[in-house]
Amino acid sequence: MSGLRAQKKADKNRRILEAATTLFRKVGYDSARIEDIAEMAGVSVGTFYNYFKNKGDMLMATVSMEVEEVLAAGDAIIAREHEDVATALSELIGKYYDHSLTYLSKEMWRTAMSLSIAQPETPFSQRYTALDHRLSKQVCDLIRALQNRGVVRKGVDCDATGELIFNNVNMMFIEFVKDEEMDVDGLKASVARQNAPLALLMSGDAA
Amino acid sequence: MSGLRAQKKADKNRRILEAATTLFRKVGYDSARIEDIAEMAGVSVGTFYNYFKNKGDMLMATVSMEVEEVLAAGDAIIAREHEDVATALSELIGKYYDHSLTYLSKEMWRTAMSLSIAQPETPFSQRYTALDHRLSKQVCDLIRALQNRGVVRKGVDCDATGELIFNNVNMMFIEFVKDEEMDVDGLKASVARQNAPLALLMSGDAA
DNA sequence: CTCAAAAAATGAACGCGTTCAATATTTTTT
DNA sequence: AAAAAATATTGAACGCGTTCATTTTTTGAG
Repeated sequence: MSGLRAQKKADKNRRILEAATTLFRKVGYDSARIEDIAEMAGVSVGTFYNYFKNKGDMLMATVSMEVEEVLAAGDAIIAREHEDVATALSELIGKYYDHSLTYLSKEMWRTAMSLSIAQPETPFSQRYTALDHRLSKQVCDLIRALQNRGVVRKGVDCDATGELIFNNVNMMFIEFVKDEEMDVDGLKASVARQNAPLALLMSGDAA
Repeated sequence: MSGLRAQKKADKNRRILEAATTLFRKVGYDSARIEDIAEMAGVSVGTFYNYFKNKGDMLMATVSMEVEEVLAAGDAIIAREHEDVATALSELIGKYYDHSLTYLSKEMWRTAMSLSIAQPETPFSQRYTALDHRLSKQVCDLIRALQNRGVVRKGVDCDATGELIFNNVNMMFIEFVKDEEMDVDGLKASVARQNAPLALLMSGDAA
């Protein structure tokens, strides 16, 4: 008979999460006040804090969902064959960028990144950083796969180049979310240009 | 006789700035309350806001000083001759990193970066971004200089590779300031490893 | 020197995220 | 079913950055 409590708990959790995401979408993260979220969910402010450690933690659920999905899509891309390095990179990176605004707005990304830098010791930041590392590793994996298939020259340090490329991808994404004018296509074009020389130089034989 | 007002103004400006940097160093940025800064400077809270737009703006003076100095040092490095690409990059990047904690603590850097991402439309963020771009351009300039001297292979897109390398430098610096354990030497070693393959591939002839 | 206008200083008040002691509800024990 | 223990809810209060109406100081004209 302890069902009642668990039932109510799950229900409130869902209602709060729903209210928060709705409000974040409608008025943006900063303007969505805890008081408003609590009211929309039909609970008090105090109760909100029983369910979530703080406002920022509400973002992590969303960020996490976003990145998990893109990681899965990335694995599928790595499994396929690729003509050349530049194309393979564009495909993987393009998937990252295309997917990025599915659940999160630029403002929400900015908030998440900002929090993760400002308070590195928090669980929020640590989870965010872990997701970043998995993405970085995925780029390394792609390059290693290309090397095994002879698309990338032997002797090239896959992890070193993978990290280099991913850090550029990530930094450019920061520029992207900082600039409301910039669109995904412009972002992809810039990164492709930045990758081009390295992609060419690390290609096996040809060129 | 309007000297008195200007005199007092300059004096207060200096006193507030001094108090702020002293407190930032002593207790950290977050724990340094405006009230404390004002009190230490011998003015009221309201007066603080007459002299500085907000707390974050106090950081920009420091960040700016930091980056201006490192840019000047960077120009001197570019002017010199270099054996090979990897060494030249290590020297410039090493200078960036070595200098980075002269005026700012890791916590202050985190705050500055965090602010610049969270509120891109503010003057603070825009000034920060402009400094970043000048650093990026300097790395491009180094590579172009190396190309003109025959150290870098002809045909390599200097701006593309420069941006790629700088964005990695910058992203790794974020990792560095997020991790209180990490030291400058470890940071330099990681970046050198990440740069190595590209540096080798873009080298003229030899290898 | 006087006084009105301009400039600067002030601190109480506000907004919002977060905390916590008091209260209410559910579960367990008897 | 009543009492005790465990758990959850609540909203007033707090901290701190920021604002703004009011007061004080400085200035230059008469």
